[in-house]
Amino acid sequence: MEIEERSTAARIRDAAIECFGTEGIAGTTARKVAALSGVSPGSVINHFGSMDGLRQACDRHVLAVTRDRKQQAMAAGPNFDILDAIRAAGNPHLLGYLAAVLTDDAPAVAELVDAMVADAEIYLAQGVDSGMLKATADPHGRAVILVLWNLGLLVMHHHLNRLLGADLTNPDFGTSPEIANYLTPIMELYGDGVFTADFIQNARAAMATLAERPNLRDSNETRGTPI
Amino acid sequence: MEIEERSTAARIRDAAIECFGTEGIAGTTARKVAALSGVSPGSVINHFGSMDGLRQACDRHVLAVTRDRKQQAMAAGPNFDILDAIRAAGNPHLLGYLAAVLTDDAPAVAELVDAMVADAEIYLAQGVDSGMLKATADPHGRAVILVLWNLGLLVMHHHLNRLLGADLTNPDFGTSPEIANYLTPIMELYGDGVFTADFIQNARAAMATLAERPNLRDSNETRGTPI
DNA sequence: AGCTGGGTTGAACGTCTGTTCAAGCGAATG
DNA sequence: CATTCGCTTGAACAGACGTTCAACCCAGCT
Repeated sequence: MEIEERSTAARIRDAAIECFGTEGIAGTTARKVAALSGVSPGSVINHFGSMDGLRQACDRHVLAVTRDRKQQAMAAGPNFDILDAIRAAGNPHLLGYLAAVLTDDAPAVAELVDAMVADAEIYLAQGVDSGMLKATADPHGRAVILVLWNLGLLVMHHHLNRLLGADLTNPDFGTSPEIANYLTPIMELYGDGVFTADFIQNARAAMATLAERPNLRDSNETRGTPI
Repeated sequence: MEIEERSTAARIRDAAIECFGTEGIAGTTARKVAALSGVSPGSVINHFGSMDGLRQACDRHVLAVTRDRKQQAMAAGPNFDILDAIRAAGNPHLLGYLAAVLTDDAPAVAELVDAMVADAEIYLAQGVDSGMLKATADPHGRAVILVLWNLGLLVMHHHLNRLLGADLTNPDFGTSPEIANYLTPIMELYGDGVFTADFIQNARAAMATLAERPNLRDSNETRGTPI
């Protein structure tokens, strides 16, 4: 289903994206979306069949917009901000919507995340080639972790904002002064890591031991995931 | 309000934690909790006043359990797994509940996250002292990012499981073989970072320039947050 | 044995939900 | 001007929800 921009359906869809983002998925009702887009509740259902259909249309739209912007960004050279394409799309509510839907496992959301990871793998490989990034033993695993770390921060923007005073859902975040609170520790972690070389060596030895002698798994030295 | 363990109220509360985790916050109804705990819907409300009261009781319980376990873990020495205390509490549904509530900004959840960050700051400082961790210019910022990165992965465990085959909500995750898929890239990132020394130097120079000449903020070399 | 009182129940109430549908509207067409 | 047709409406529906409350049960006290 293709939605003509500037049509009533597009207005309803955009209002739904805003509503899903601000009121949450469950807090969004047909009547709220209707009021926000200036139509009747019946019209909302008439255009999208059901509230679930509306939700899926929103997912598809975010996916399409992201793909669209991503192509432009790709042509302009590697970009390391996975959210930049969405931020650049113009609609200030897309990030809020994404933060709201990223937690449940709707198919279109999974597709979007998978696409982000696939793109990140490409960008990261390019970064390695150009000497910007270190090489890795597990390019896929690294891409997954890096993408999910960043999407995770977006999902918990409430906590990030409270603790660091940085609001990722703010459309002007990229040019706000608060970005330093967020960027400084991240750049440090991305640049140097946290663990010292000594500790890493010990931990790798412990993991090798664990691999060949699994019965040691409950020993104190290997318990727990780091941090 | 203190809930005596093994009481009916405790059974209802535990059923609610399970239900909130599996069905989501909005998908949890008084009747479902009643059925799961083997009481009547009226009794659920009678014990907790309202569904919101039940939700708050769950939050308080998770906070109390975490604090309890954390003290024991603290006495046993520094522990770098922020979820370990919860995992060790025995209730296999606590992590699922946490993953469900971490996105909305309920006061008790904020308190729990703040406590985790405060603990992390202590552990990280101890790690620096013992030579396990590198020093940082911003201990608070680093603690926030590290905690939120990990909680973010928990929140998006669906995606992590699909992409890496590692389920953080599995109580036996710490001893499962799939933990390597998750631990390998994370250990690499924590150990070495991603950026090369060259790139970091350039980026720091760019940030310094940006600090003293803010009108350059939209220049291409400084656009976007990394990754 | 008789009484008391907290715990428990299940039916009932009002509200809000998604969804349906007959009626109405206005622009385009003949 | 008359007709048609697609979009829009708002009233109406059934279902699910949180919550209330009179009745009931039963352990523990007098």
